[in-house]
Amino acid sequence: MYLKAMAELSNHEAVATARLAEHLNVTPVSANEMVRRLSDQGLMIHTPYKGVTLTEKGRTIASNVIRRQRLWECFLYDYLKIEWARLYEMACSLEHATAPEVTEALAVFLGHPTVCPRGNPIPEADGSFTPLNGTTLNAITVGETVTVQAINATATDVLQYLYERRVLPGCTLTVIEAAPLQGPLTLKINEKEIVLGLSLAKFVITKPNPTE
Amino acid sequence: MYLKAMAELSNHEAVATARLAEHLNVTPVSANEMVRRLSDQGLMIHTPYKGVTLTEKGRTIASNVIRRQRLWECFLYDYLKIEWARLYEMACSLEHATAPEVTEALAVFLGHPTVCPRGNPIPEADGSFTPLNGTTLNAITVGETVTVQAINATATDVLQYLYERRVLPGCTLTVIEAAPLQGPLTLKINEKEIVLGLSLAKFVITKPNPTE
DNA sequence: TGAAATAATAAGGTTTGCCTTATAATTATC
DNA sequence: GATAATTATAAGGCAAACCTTATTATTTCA
Repeated sequence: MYLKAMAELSNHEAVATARLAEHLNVTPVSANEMVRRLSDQGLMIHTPYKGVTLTEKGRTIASNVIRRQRLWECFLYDYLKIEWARLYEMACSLEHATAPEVTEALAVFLGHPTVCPRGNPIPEADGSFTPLNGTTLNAITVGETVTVQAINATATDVLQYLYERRVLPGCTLTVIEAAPLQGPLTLKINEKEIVLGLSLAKFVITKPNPTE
Repeated sequence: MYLKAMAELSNHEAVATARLAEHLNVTPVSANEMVRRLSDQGLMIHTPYKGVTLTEKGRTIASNVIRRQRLWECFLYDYLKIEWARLYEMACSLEHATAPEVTEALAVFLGHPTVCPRGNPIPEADGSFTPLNGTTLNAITVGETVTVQAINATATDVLQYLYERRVLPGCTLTVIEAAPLQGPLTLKINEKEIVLGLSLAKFVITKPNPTE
């Protein structure tokens, strides 16, 4: 229950409860109740009409949740060959059920990976965490060529959609065109052109192309 | 919720609801409610004052639950080096959270093991299942030497107790003495003598010693 | 600034899986 | 066969995490 909220918040700071509700697929009212409970437990701070922030304590727990989740993603992908788009959802269930001893043993077994198959960093056991500093694809100027660093989505259908178009961590792409009025982007990936809506492009974290 | 009940039932047939309650650490009243719900779903049949039996459907689900559980036990033991006594409890949580694809991928990864680290057989993907046919240690006559085939316990403290005394699958032991009035057994294991209460001895499944 | 949009809160409801207490039915045992 | 022990069932409660429907604050922006 906690963690999902955290996972979302961990992005940056001050998250609107409406965003939380959206992410968790619950009504705004439920999200508010939830936030109150978690605030009461000292895990987050809710400033009405402003948003929600994690406390130190909350942040630590959230980091651990994300660590567990992403370690499982690595295992499921590298060893069990689970399909990429479903890693998140499956790792998410396992995460709930993972004791600390298992988390650390898993980290050792996997050789302490630093990123998950979606390209997102894995927090350390002590909770420390270097967030991605890349630019989301929707903010790239037309003509630029970039490398995809991570996919920040969690919904299986979104992941599936991006997977089918081979918009994956490590790939290189060029923004060919950005349609006006917040219209979709046209990209070139692997010599093929694809069209991607802006709302999906927001999930794609890029970094400057090393060869450029 | 279902599965725990199943896991218990799967032993043989017709389980008293009181045994279920005990095993699940709930009150008999709660166990009864549970049994009603599961009967309504067609997973078990409750004959009042007689006990509970699984239906075909129930048995299939139960087999799958046990399969998942024991595959995880193998993984946790062989790859993550989790301590033996805690395998059951940890695998139990993971079990709840395991999708069918993960179960089968795990079986492949592990090389389709046939027994778990506690020596219990792992059901096949189709639900088929060869139960252990050994004799419980409490029924062994004094003087006999047998090999431990499996430990049928699930409680961590029981497993820990047996582990500390090295009563583990594969070990060979001799029953030195059985105290009268259902008193404890004296056993010889690895040249050392230990004393084991009858209620614990019931968890130890043995087979005739091959060298005898 | 005032209306519309967004956010918060209040009130009351549902489901699930447990609980306690009490009573009724059945089975076991002397 | 009567009493004791076990099982079952009935009735009512609790907590968690949702929900809907209102109502009230606050912001935002034309």
